Amino acid sequence: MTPAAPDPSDRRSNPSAHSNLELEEAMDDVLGAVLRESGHRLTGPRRTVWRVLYTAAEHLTAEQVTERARAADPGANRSSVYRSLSLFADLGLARELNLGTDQPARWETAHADDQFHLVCEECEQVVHHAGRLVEEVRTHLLSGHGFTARRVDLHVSGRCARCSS
Amino acid sequence: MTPAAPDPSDRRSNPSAHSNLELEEAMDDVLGAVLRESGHRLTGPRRTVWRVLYTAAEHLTAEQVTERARAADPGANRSSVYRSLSLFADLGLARELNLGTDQPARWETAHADDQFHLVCEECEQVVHHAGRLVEEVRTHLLSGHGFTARRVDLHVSGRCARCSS
DNA sequence: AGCCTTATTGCGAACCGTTCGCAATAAGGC
DNA sequence: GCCTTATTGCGAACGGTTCGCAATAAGGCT
Repeated sequence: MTPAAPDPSDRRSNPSAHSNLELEEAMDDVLGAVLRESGHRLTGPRRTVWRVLYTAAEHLTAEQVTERARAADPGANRSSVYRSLSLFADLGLARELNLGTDQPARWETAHADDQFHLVCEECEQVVHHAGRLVEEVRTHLLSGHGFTARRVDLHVSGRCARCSS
Repeated sequence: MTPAAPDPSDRRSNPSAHSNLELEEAMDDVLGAVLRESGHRLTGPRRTVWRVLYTAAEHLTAEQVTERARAADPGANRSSVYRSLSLFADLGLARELNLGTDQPARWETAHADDQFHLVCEECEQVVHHAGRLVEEVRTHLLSGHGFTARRVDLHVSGRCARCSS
C-alpha cells in the first residue's frame, strides 16, 4: 500500500542550485512515478496541484491551492483540486491537517510523522517542529498496549516566541 | 479566565454510590456555579446538555448530544445544543475534538490535557490514554523554544489491541 | 501517427455540519 | 410579582467539501 513518499526535508534549502526547468521535471518525475505505479494517470490538473503543494512554504487550504493553481492554469477547477489532494493523500504524497472545526483543512506534502505542528494563535502561523516524541508514542503504545499507531497527530496551539514578548 | 473545571477522572467509577437525584444535583451545582460566576444564566437547555455530556461514556457529536437531550426534553433544539456546547468550551467545562474533516466534531467534558486520544480505525472507538507526555511537550517547547502551549492535542489513529488480532 | 477505452475533468447542484437573525420566552435581580 | 435582558427556538443562510454526469484527454495498442 501507501508507496514511499520522497523525503522533502531539504528540497527548499538551496533553490538556486537548480533551474526552474529541472525542478519542474523533478517534481513531475516523483508524481508520475507514484501515479503510474498505482495505476493512475499523470494529468495536467494533478501536475499543477502537485507543483503548488510542493513549492508552498506553508500549509495551504484547498481554496489557496486552487488560487495558486489558477496562476499557472486559469481554468483550474476547485473540484479537481479537491480530488487531486485527496488522491495524493491516499497515495501517501500529501497529508491533510485538521486544526479546528472553525477553519478549513490544510494540506502539506507528506513528511515523516515525527514532527508536530505548532500553531500560534496570535500570528496564525503554523510551523513544524521536529522531535523523537512521536516515535516514542508509537513504540510505547505498541509495546505496552497493543495499539498499532498508523498516524500520530500532535497539534499544539499557543503563543510563539515572537508573539509572546 | 477559564474557571477550573471539575476533575471528571473517576466520577463514573461507582455509579451506584449515589442516587440519581444526588447526581443530578451535583451536576447542576457545578454547572450553576461556573455559569453564575461568569455572568451567565442557568437554563433548562444548558442543564440538559450538561447532563448528557457529563454522563456520556464516549465522545459525542453535537447530533448525538441533541438526540440524547431530546430523551429528557423532547423539545430540545439543535441550535441551543450547539450554543450550549460552545459556551461550555469557552468556560472550560467542555472540549471540542476534531478527528478529521470527514467526520463531525466530538465533545467531551473538560479534563486535564495530559491524556491523549486513541482512535481505532476498525471499531471506531475513541479512548483516552493517560501519560506524562503532553506535559513533557509543554515544558520542552517553553524552555527550548519560547512557545507557550495553551492546548495540546495528541491524536493517534490506528488499530486497537482487540481489533488487530 | 491515429484509434479506442476508460480514467479524469469541469461544471453545477447537492450535502451537511454549523452558525445566524429575529421574535418569543423565561432567568434572576429588585 | 415585575422588569430587564440573556437565552431560546425556529428557519433560513453559510461555507467547505462532495457528487452526478456529460465532455475530455491519457496512454496502451496497432
